[in-house]
Amino acid sequence: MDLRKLRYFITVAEEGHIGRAATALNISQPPLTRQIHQLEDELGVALFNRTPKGMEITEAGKIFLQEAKNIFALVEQATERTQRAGTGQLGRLDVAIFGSGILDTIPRILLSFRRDYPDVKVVLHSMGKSAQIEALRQRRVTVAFNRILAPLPDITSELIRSERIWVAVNNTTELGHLSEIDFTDLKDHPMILFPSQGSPNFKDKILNLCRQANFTPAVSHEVGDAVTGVSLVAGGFGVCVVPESAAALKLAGVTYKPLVNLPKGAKVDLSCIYRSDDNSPILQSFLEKVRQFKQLQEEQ
Amino acid sequence: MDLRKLRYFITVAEEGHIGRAATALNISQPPLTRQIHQLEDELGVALFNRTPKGMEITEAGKIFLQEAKNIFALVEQATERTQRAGTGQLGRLDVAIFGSGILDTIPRILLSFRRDYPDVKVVLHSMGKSAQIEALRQRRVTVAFNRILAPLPDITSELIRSERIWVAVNNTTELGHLSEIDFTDLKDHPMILFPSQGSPNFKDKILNLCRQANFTPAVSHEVGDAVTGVSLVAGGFGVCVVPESAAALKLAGVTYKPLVNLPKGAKVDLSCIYRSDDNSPILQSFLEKVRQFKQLQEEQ
DNA sequence: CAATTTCGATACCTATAAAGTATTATTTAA
DNA sequence: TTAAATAATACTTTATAGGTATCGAAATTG
Repeated sequence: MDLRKLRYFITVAEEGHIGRAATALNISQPPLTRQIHQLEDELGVALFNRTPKGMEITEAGKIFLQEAKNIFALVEQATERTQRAGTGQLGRLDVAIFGSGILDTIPRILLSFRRDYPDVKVVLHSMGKSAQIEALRQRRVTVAFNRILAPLPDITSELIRSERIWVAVNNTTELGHLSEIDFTDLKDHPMILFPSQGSPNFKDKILNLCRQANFTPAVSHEVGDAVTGVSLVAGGFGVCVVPESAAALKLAGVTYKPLVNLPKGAKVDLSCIYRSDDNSPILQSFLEKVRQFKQLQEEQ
Repeated sequence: MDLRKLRYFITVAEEGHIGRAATALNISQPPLTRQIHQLEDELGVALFNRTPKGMEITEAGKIFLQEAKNIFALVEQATERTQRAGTGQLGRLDVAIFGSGILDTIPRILLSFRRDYPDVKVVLHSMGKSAQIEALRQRRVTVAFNRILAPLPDITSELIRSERIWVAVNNTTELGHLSEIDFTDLKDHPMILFPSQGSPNFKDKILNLCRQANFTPAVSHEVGDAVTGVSLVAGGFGVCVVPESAAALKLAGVTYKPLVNLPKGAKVDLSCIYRSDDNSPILQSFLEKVRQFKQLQEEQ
């Protein structure tokens, strides 16, 4: 079987005439006769009845004509889809997520990506930082989002946004009435830190800032993620230092306040990471969207 | 594009290695390298990344792999379906029907055909005798059923069954109590004849039999078909001479009686007709079933 | 760190098969 | 009976797939 034979067959079937079909195909008549015979031999079925008027298609030929057209449609589709996949418009993107980024930034990036690349299937995987690295290396995911990163040779990291640090406080405490809070005042309040796992992490960053501000926080709890931390604030277990974007998480009894008197340059980064040697078109398309998003953030 | 290239591509993708793929395909490595390059050029997309370990498929390659496998599945299906169509197991059979045959014989033949050839789509068309001939010639139908036929050069007729002639009578008349009826006795009863159209037809046949039996029937109505004729019998409008198989049509107040004293050899044939030059496999399969049915009838 | 191995790519030649030219056999229409 | 039109066949040319030998680059190994 051969696509050439199929194409020839379709033309002969539609012309009902070897000679006219040969003209339409820009070849001479004898090779066309031969190709059709070969096709019939291969299938073991007569596709045409030869008459002095031309080629009259048989019942089996009618069936094969349908099928042949289907095959060509599929070949066309294969070409087209592959080309779209080659420019990152079609395929699948596995994204690893973790931390408070999912509260605000990541959904906005994903939304903008899906609007421009609707045929890319985006699959989200929640996992910790070290699991992200492993998943990237094993190619189970293509891109991951995280906050505090140690540099690695085979993984490239790209900064998405650098956020100010806020604090979540319970409305019923004295802090609930202030419009902004002095960082050093936090030393008098039980503090909830997160995440407990992975290093270096956001918890370590906060502890470092406290050290720089010359106080030791009264750590009441260490929890796995921002959502749990803020929930504890709602329950009155203390204050919780969070990235600004975590303020998107609304809980009854909790308000978020800006911090002042932080050691200068105290910001928390959200980055996306990917394999340095990965130049797959979907990743490139995605990174382009990420950079667009970053640009937009900086303009504000 | 070429099915050979697709086959080669699938093997390389699955082996992840040009050399091993070449071995698996029973060709040497260089032509395989070339074919893959040609495929990539044709698509304008890189399907593999070349590494010192072998061929690593790209995202676009993954899409193309799926599509290529689909194409092969379809090619296989095309072959298989065409071969089945070549032996009359797949396709479409357009059947023209008319007359009382549809009451008993034709449904039984169609049922037996559909049991053995479930993938042949049988389409029924009701039409008169001359329309059947035209439809056969124009190839709108492949086979037709009818009763009384003038021989035609391009149409072959095959006898299916030769039936005795019965008469439908109303139970409330004096004839309703007899177990059999003398043909000549019918001269005293209003007679309903059918069909009114087409010649020669069943009506002409009955009139001829009357002439042979030396009487002229009192024709009360001429109707289009057996169903209408027997309905009139139920309404008390007279008697109606019918082929034996019409007795399958049960109507309240009507019973069917055998006729005696008919001119000898007075039978009515049901035949199927088809184009003499049609040797399509589905028709052959169908005729085979028809002959099987005839055999069965004769054995009884 | 050099030697060796293991990849895919390239250059060049051979063999296969597709396409072209000329002609034939057959059937229908004039 | 001839003429025209059809698909089929015989033979030649051309295109292309396949084979052998070799190369260049990268990774592994002693």
